[in-house]
Amino acid sequence: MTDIVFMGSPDFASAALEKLYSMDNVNVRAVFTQPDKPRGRGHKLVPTPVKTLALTHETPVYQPQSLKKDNEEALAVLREIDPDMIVVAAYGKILPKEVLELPKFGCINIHGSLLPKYRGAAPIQRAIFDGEKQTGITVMQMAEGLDTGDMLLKRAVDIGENETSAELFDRLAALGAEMIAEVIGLAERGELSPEKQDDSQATYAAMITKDMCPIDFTQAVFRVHKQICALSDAPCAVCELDGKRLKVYRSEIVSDEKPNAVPGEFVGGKTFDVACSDGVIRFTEIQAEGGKRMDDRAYLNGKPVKAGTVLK
RNA sequence: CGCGGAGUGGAGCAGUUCGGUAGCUCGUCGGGCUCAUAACCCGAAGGUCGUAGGUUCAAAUCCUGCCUCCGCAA
Repeated sequence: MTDIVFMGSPDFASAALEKLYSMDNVNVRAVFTQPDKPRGRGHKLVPTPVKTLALTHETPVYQPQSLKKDNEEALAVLREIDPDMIVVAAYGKILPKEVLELPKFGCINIHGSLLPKYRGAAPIQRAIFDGEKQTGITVMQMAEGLDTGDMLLKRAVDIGENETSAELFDRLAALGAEMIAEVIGLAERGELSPEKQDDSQATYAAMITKDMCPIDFTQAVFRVHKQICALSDAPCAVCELDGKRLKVYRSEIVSDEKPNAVPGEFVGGKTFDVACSDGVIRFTEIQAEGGKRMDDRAYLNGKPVKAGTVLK
């Protein structure tokens, strides 16, 4: 039986936690997650998906502001539990050296990229944004640097032509869950084989910010398309139609020949086709201000866009 | 009490200002045309207008409460 403390916050992490709960040889002793934050309309305090899941399994939940040295309480809790392994997935907080060295098997992280590429906060979105054809999951031994630890298990997946971050997140979360289970098995049998990262090949996946959201139709159609895929579901690529915000969740490239239209011009009819600098993109899932998310045909049935309208 | 938008046949919308016959683009079903179609033509079904009250001869429309959904901001 392996005693585990789990640290994570979003859905990506709860997939792994779910897996841990299903394993007979694992005992989830405690869960650490981000403090509840005011979110949504009306400043409601919302728990993380990981906390919600942990509570249904009646696991003790801890939500410290920081795990740094000044928080002796969290450290005391960990020493008391004395876990064999700490599993970390998208926790969003830095683990101090004392924590990293505490468990017998160390702190194991599930990271959404093929390390050493895309170290950092937003590896999945960045891989799509950059137009990568492949990415994956690396399960690694955590070290003090940012995603610099030794790799324990690495698997690749292909990125679909029109695949969104939300879809890739789901696939990688499931893969990560399988892989962490495998690594726990390896650790129990003493068969871990850590592999050093080649630091010279490292790249960084910076956080996604809202200034990446507006679409620039003067760009290449491929770039626009990958921007839309990368930012979906959140924060979501946006443009402006008749002075109103239009979110774009999904798209396809319908032509890579330079269109006879200015960038941003609506060239569709029953489909939402828009000209870019060197091609035409089709918005296949959109959402207007105050409206629901829907496919382009449904939107155009209710609110046809005049030919020649230019989006920004 | 953070700001704002919206609930109308299966989908998306108009109609609400200034109360008076339920409308549009689709979809569905039936028929026709075509080698063929997310094409075109003809026909049909399908709605207690979110909900509970109020005002009125008359409410989708005006007033009040409630429920639900969504955008922004955090």
